[in-house]
Amino acid sequence: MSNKRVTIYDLAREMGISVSYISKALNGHPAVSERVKNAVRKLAEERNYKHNSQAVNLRRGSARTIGVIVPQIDKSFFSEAIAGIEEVCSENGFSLIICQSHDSYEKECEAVSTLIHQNVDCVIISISAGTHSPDHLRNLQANGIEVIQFDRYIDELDSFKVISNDEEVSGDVVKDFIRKGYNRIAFIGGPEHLTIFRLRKKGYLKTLKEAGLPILKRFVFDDSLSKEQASAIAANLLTLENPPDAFFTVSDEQALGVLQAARALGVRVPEDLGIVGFANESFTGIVSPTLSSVDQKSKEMGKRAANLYFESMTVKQRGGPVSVKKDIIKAKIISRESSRRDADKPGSL
Amino acid sequence: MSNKRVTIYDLAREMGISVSYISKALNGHPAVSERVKNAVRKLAEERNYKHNSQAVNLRRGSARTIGVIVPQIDKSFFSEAIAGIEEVCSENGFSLIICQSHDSYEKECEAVSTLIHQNVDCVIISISAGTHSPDHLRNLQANGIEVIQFDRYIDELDSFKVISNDEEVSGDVVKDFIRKGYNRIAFIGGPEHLTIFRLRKKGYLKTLKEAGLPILKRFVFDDSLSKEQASAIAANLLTLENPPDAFFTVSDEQALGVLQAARALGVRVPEDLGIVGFANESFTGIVSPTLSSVDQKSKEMGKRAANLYFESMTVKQRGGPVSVKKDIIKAKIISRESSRRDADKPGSL
DNA sequence: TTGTAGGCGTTATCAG
DNA sequence: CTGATAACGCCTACAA
Repeated sequence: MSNKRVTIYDLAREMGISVSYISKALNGHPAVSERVKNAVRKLAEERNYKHNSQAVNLRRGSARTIGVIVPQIDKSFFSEAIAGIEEVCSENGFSLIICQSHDSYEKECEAVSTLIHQNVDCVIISISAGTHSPDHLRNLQANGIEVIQFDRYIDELDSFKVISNDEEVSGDVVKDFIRKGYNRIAFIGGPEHLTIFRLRKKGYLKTLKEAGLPILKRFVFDDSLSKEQASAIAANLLTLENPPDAFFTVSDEQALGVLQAARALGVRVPEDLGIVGFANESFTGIVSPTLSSVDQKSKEMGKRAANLYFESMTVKQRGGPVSVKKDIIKAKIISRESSRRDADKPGSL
Repeated sequence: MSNKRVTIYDLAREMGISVSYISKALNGHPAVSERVKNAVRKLAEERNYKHNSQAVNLRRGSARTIGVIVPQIDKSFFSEAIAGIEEVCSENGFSLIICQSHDSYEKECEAVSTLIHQNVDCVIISISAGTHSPDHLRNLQANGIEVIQFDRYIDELDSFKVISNDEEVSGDVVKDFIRKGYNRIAFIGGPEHLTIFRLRKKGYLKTLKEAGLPILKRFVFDDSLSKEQASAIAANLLTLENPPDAFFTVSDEQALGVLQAARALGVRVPEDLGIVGFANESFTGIVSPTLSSVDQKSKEMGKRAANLYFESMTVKQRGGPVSVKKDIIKAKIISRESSRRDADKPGSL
């Protein structure tokens, strides 16, 4: 039953040649004749030989593996990013270890530990909402592991970063609202210690100011990432005497929360209330009304992040200097029903 | 910069004691005095020592790891199941390697190969739609790796199985439809080579028959798992002279496809058309109308699957016989708006 | 209580 | 072409 694993020793014994020769044959070493190679491969196949990655990696000193840490894998933004990373990795013969932080700092640290133990060569991470300090990431770097941040990042950490033009596109959202006649625009943000949420808020505030619209403090909320929080905030604001006529949220979950609150109160979307979220999650296209959102090109972000690693490897091997930098991927507003007021044409901006 | 990894040799050299003693201290071996243990641990912490899992696993002959293969991680059914597996694994000090088959047989085989190479102790799998034969899974078993199937399984493979009472609950769905006055019930199924889809269809057919309702061949479709296929089928049937008044689908994606087709044709749901899907995906609760679905208790399925492994390990260690068996978890209809016709009370069945 | 030696499976190096 | 040997980092008999 529980057959012992077949090793190259077994093959060597059976063929009456040495282990090292078997190894070379299996790896296509040029110093081995085709005849022997074929014979060895045939036997390996027959005996169902599988190399032991543990041993290979130990020997090589690298696992040829990239670790990925994201808050949740069941959000399409992240699963698409992972798909992008996976694609580039497999092209380069690397594997992936996927970890979830569930937006908890402790879980994120655990994941970091696991990945160090697993001897990964690189960690691609989107920071959890509960993470305030980058020390655990410095720990990775101290172990010679390349760190690449995407989307949610900590600016002060010296690492590659793949991000959206958050401030700019947030401004675009506000401008789009204004153009459509919305002018009492509320904002529901995320934790301020993460740069992207600061930038999205900055873009919102700046654009309101430039447009000469008043900034109402009671319309601006931070650190309310959950659907429930957003829903509560919306329910609250919508029952004010002078309620907002639009919500810009930094995530689609929040946008959904706002939509549900509006529904519950009988507020019509988009006629009485415009809503735009962030990330272009797959559910935004199937709720009714469909939700407008900022598409961050998640898959491309993932691909870019992984490529950054392989490119920097090549440069390093050549001894060239690696300039740490931010890679900005332009996001784009996907205009759907929830912000389609007035003469706005169907389709995107 | 790229500091070499710290090993127990480094610690040993620095403290002037032997490697094996360091190892014992780090692992809390009883033969080491508390004083030494503390000193070693302190230094390990200071020097940022991290054990190398590759080496440990190679030595131990097991990676203490479970591999998981599912079609897609961004479906809540699977991500919840994974959450359940993760929970049980971490309780037992095991790690997880997650692979996606994207419903392709080739990708599934690749994943199997990777997991063998990684020396996993067990593979928990939900079979891809493209998989017709269990030979690759036999390969796992031949390498001494326990195989546990859940949800989508191949019956002929001798392994643990954690599954729903598919036939029974499918019958319940049909009965529920009938009770509410729907009696021209169409069925959109999956590939017949996967047992669960056969069983769901069987439950549907059997119950129709028992209820004395005619079985209309043009209302029954196999192997149409995608949203698009389901949508096309629904659009087709709904424009017949005598269209169906209900759809039972074996997935929620299909149910969504039907809903969208109905919307496009102006068919009212649930008044003119009832819809019930399968898996209780998270989006079923946020579309309008909300979609009724069969809740398979995905997280519990995951936990049960993982527990099965650890329990069988314990039994095997005691030398006891392991009786291979199916573990059935009762699914439950979650009745939402899409099937709420007549005097049906809100809430579940 | 402490240390020595061997081996987990693989591959690179060097010698025939 | 072919093979012996050391080493990757760690742990465990066994010895002292």
